Amino acid sequence: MNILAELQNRFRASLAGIGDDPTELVAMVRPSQDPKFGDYQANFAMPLGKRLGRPPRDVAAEIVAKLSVDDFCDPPQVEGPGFINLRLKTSWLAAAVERALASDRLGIEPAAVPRTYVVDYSAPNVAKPMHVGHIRSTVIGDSLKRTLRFLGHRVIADNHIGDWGTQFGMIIYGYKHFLDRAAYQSKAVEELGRLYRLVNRLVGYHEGQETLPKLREQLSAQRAEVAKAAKTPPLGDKGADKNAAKALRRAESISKELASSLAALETSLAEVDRDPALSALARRHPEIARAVLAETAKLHQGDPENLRLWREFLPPCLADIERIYLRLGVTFDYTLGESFYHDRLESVVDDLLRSGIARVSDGAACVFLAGQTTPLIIRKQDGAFLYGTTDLATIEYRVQTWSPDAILYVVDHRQSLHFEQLFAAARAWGYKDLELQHISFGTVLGDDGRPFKTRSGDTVGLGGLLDEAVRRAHQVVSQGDDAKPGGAEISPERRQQIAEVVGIGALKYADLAQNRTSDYMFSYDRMLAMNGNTATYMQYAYARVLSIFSKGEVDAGALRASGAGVDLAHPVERALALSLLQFSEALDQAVAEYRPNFLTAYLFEVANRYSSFFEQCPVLKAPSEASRASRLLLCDLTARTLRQGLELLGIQVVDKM
RNA sequence: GCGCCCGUGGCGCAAUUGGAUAGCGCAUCGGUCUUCGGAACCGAGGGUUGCAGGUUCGAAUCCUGCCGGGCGUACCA
Repeated sequence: MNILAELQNRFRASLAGIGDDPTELVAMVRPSQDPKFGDYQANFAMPLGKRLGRPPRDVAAEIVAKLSVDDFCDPPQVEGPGFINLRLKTSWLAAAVERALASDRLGIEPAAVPRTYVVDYSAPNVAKPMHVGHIRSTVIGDSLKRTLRFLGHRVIADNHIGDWGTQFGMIIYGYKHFLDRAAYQSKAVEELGRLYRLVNRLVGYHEGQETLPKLREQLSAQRAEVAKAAKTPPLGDKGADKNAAKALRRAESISKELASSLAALETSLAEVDRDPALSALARRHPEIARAVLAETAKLHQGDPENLRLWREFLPPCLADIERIYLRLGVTFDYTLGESFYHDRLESVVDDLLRSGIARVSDGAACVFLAGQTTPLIIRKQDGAFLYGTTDLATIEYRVQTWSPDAILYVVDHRQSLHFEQLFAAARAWGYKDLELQHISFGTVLGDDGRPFKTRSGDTVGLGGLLDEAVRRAHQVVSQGDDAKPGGAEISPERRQQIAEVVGIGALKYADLAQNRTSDYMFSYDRMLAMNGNTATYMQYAYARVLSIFSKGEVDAGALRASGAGVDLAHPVERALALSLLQFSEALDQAVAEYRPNFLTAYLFEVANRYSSFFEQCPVLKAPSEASRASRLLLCDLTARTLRQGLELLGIQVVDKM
């Protein structure tokens, strides 16, 4: 059951006739922050008293008098300005633990009104290897999928891969001009990746050549402005001088920015110039940017040769990505990429134009939206469609196919403007009852606070990232095992398996534990720390619980069936029990805001309270047979809660580590 | 220029969306080992929540203005 929800129901009844909107008031019932205020508290008496023009404590007393909770709470206390503090009866808590133990869902009821969700996450570009930027979308989306599904909702996990864009034009162009056939035959994906990078680089080189003089011009103009501003003597007027100083600072910072991007461009151009082979290629392919677009356009128009190549490239690329998912334990129900929607795009544009939602401006079909300075463009001047077009077609398809109540897009925050526009356009198009959510998240940063890159400045491949996490986890596991008092007890093969679980778990947990909206500073050392809020600590706590059962030769199932009861005599037993019973609340919270870090915070609390309990309450050597059984039952529920919670994060446990 | 997001002990992050004395982990210092896994537990120090106003019983949270940072900004995705 959900204790908080039950309390809110009781308060709702006692508020009848007093407030005008009990829902709003009832939302002010919540777990207490400090145990001395009880287990839960209601905070609505103060605003309500204000509204009614009565002393809040009187209002609180009146509501308490009408409140019926004596079946599971001690008498409520009114304290301070009008807080209503509630403390659960310990005997009731014990009985609730027994009920949770008997349930294969740990006492968590499925949602009363199941909804249908489409969760759109991961979405890599098929033509490029997955990199560090894909972690967050993949891991957060997968966790949301698991959690919503556990709560009884219908969830469609759809990987909207990029399999139809300019990247394929690049690969096709590369294939036609630069292919190393032997390499392609032995390692197709690697060779395609090389071709992509090569073509991308050549395109960038020529574009850079074009922008270089412009950039230089801009920089010198900006520097002149700075010099002029710096020379202007103060006027003596305080306000004017302040503004002048501000303008100077701004000009300087723009100038600095221009200088650094110019330097970066010059470096990358010089790299090509210094490499004779590369610069020869660049000279031989001056029109490469246009040619790449032409290859893409031919593909989209159904050119047999390009279509054949696309069909040839796709399977090995997908297989490569699939290997990563397999390792991460991430699955999808559908993988409907951009190409899937290709033949629907034209009718989307026609429909929007016909209904007047879109109009042609500067030759492009645009949806102009209230309060937006830029339109959502759905067809370019040259007739090509954009990802906004595909996204609209995708919404249409998803609604037709699954009639979802909500679509969640787990995509980084830089695309927030795009989604704002997309959602507004979709609503204008008629999708008004559909919940459209951009589940945005911040950038993965390195130790230096800059976007996470390798030392040489390349993006970090996801495969290599996983290898490194597992390698480090292996060290941690081996050291721990070697240091055991009775000597090492885990075989080399098993160590490797455990390292995989610990390494991948650490990687996922570190990401999920953070509020997704902020940037995330990546650190192997932090995420594999043995204590603190990490997967490793949680997995360790789990393994410790299990070791009690094996040491005591206790079978958890038999114990549950034995009819033994739970008794919460010690304060830490009670605290642990309360936490265990709040699993349902943590899940509701995580889902309400699509934020897995509420779940990690909850699991960390459980693990901490278990550790305190473990320290202070001997289990196998408990003072009595009844106490031993009761404590074992608490251990059992702790282990199952940790395992279930971690599973909803997509993290596995091991029984020894 | 405009728009969105952010600023919390030395570092990395929380804070149930306006609730009681702002929490946690690293790091620092000090305790607890003949006891179920010490990869643990208990405790201490460390804060004017970027700055200045305002709103009210109450503000890290809401409003205004500054300061500092990130991202985005018509035909890439």
